[in-house]
Amino acid sequence: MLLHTAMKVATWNVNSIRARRQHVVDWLDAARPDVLCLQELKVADADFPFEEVRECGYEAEVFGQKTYNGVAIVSRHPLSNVVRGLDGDDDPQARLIRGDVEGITVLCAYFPNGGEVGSDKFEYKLRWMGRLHQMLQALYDPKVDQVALCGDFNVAPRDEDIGRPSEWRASVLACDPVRKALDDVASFGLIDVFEPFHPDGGVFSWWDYRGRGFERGNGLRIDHIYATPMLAERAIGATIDREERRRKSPSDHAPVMVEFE
DNA sequence: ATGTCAGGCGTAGCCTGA
Repeated sequence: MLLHTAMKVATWNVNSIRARRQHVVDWLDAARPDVLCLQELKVADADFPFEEVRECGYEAEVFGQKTYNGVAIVSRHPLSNVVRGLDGDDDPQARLIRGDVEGITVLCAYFPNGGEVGSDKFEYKLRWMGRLHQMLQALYDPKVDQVALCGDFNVAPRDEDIGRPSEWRASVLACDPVRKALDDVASFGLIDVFEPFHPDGGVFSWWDYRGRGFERGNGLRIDHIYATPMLAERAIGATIDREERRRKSPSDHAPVMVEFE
């Protein structure tokens, strides 16, 4: 598979597409990504704003769920081989959708949050990440395939990805078992595409609504674009649009975007 | 422990999840 043209790939947890429909439309018009992965739609497929997205020049493939979860891939180019869910999965939670676009396999993932360390939700998070790793190994060859894993990973890989590490280091977003689980997923053959462009950190994608996290600089980088080596080598820039977090009624997450040449 | 959001239920305000 060959990548023929420059591509902007973005990911954004919108925390309800109903509440953020205009934000998404405005951002698509302004940022013009080739592909946008969305998480936490919180709507069934039928309630996704297909028409508004089409008017921006995009098509959408949706794996929705009422109230919780829900993911979509929005693209300016045709999507093919679209698959919903983890392979062999009877999990009712809509957390993964994948498809091929312009020679890249894009996986849009909403990793479980994990609740509290040690809880059932935490164990589910670790198991889910293990199943994702198994699926990647079963389906792709990182030496050959150009795969981009994009989404809300609910993991801050390094202390540099946390505004106030002492407040978060023991949490489900940054504790050792979760970082190890992310290392395991990446060991399939995926590279954090964003990190080399911002090696010193201090660049965040999520700020808790509680406690005025954004105003206090208490953010975390938990939304990511990881890629297989051949694709990662083509990256020429990576940004987080924190202005989106400043808007009226924002999502608690800002869009993350990588440009590939 | 929790100063904020969003959705569900159901039509006020509490509950869950993040």
